[in-house]
Amino acid sequence: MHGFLGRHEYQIDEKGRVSFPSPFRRVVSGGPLVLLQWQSSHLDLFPSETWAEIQNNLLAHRRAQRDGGAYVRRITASAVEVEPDAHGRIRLPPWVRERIGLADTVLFIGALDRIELWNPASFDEQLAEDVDDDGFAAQIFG
Amino acid sequence: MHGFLGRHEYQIDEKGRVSFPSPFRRVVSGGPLVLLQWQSSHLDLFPSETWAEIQNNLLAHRRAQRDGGAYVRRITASAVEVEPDAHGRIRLPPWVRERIGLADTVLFIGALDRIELWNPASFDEQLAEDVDDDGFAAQIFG
DNA sequence: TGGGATACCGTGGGATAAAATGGGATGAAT
DNA sequence: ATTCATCCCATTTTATCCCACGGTATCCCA
Repeated sequence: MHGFLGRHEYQIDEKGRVSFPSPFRRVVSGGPLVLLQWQSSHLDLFPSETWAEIQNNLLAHRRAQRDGGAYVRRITASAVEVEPDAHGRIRLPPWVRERIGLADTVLFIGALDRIELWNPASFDEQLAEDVDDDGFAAQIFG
Repeated sequence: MHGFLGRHEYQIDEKGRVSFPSPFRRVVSGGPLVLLQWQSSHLDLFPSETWAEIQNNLLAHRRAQRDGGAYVRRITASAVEVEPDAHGRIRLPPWVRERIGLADTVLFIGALDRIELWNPASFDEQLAEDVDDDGFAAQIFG
């Protein structure tokens, strides 16, 4: 399987429903996803396989750090499990829309092993910023 | 297998479809390809085997760099999976044509482990520029 | 070596299926 | 009783599939 790729913008309806991008639907095919926020700019949506790994990292962190529990509960408290319905739509809870300032559209960004949810305007601002990638590009793409 | 070689120019029809060069078709034989832009001059089309390696490089980069995610999402957001249909055609999304200023033709350039997509005019301009390869040529060709 | 037949390739267009979005009805929880 | 979520059905747009045609190169046979 190739990872999640591409940029997909969809409408949020009055009930808080939004189409889950059909290319992504084919990849996850049936399993529940975990939606949470760990970066202020956007939210992350993890498929089961990725989430299993991250959950292990969280558990390891709580064991290793003196007060690792504080960070873990900060993350998990705001996490929610979502699953596409029969028409391939998911429901975004109200707090999600508030956190990243969503109005009536949301932008899905495929990021290989996860899916990011952005406010379209915020994403474009972020794209406009220069990133110093020249050293890495050659290393990554050969 | 010999890598992708040669120069192939094709028409883009009203539906955004373009024939995938038949010599390349025989090489990839059935698998999906990943189309993305990481250089401003052109796009790259990677077969599964090459993409698997690049995807690993991207994941490693995200883990290693403090904000590696920014570069990764910049790349993956502009990526799309394509697959030749029964007649060996692929569909180029509108943003692809806008990015490199494609009108009604596109130029496929075989580049060993990947395929490059160019605006024919841009490619010829790029060929006209002098490149200082004298040191490497002898080293490469013996 | 020349000529004809055949398969493949590039291109176009219509039909069919899927996706995106909207709205109502049912049932559970507060 | 009222709110909220889930289920079900409907409609428009978009993408995918399928068939069709002309040109070109290849193959085969004389």
